[in-house]
Amino acid sequence: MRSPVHATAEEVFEAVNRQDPRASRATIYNNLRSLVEARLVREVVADSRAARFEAHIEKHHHFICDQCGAVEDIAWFDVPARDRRTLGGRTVRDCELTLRGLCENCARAQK
Amino acid sequence: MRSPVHATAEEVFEAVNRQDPRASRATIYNNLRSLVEARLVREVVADSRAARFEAHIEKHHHFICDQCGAVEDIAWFDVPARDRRTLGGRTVRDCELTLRGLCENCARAQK
DNA sequence: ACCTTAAGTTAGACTTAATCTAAGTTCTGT
DNA sequence: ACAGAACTTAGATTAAGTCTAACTTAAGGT
Repeated sequence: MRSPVHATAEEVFEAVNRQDPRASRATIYNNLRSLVEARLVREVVADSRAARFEAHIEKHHHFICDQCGAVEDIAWFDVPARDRRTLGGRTVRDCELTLRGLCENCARAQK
Repeated sequence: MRSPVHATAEEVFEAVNRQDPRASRATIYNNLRSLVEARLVREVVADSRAARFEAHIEKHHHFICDQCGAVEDIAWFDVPARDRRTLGGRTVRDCELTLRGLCENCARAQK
């Protein structure tokens, strides 16, 4: 549950089938959805191509590398509640910070 | 530039073709990419199915409705720089807050 | 003006992520 | 052991985005 893995559905599919090559994509997607509903897994919206999932459900933020797409966890820190006032009739369930830029590897390679 | 529109590429394609029905998808995608590179348009990663684009480049945050998928702008407020210390060798380009929950309409409908 | 090259655009094929479907399998309660 | 519910499967389908090769337009040089 603390693992910093952010796997795509396809990666989960491959990992499951490596052990028992009979799982269908539908099962992977169904179970990922159930796990998300049960709050045992969170969906991370990191890019607009593929969904990513993490079992790490403790509160934290994310850093996403522009170049290699890596998703990294950033230790949780509270974001001020100031915005709550400007939210009108909305019901806020989650408030997450997403940092974007270059990860350590890509930043180094750029120099 | 201040319009709160968050259009998918497909919506841009349709809007362009409504006026002159000869534009190809490739052109829409090429030009959206150029506009993003030129910082005249920003890509909003709101869900993991389709990319959304906005011409509103002034700093602001986003609220995304879990139910209807609507993307709404939230007035900018600074997020504390505290995290900067925990970022190791990363280069941070952007730091955006994403609020999720129910928009005014969906929250009302739920009651 | 005319030619050449570069840049941009087109239609449609292709790729990839995700969902849907209909048939088959497993589980549960009696 | 049986009926019905719940789950899973393979593969078709859909949707977003990318790629390609031919075509069009723009720009520069002579």
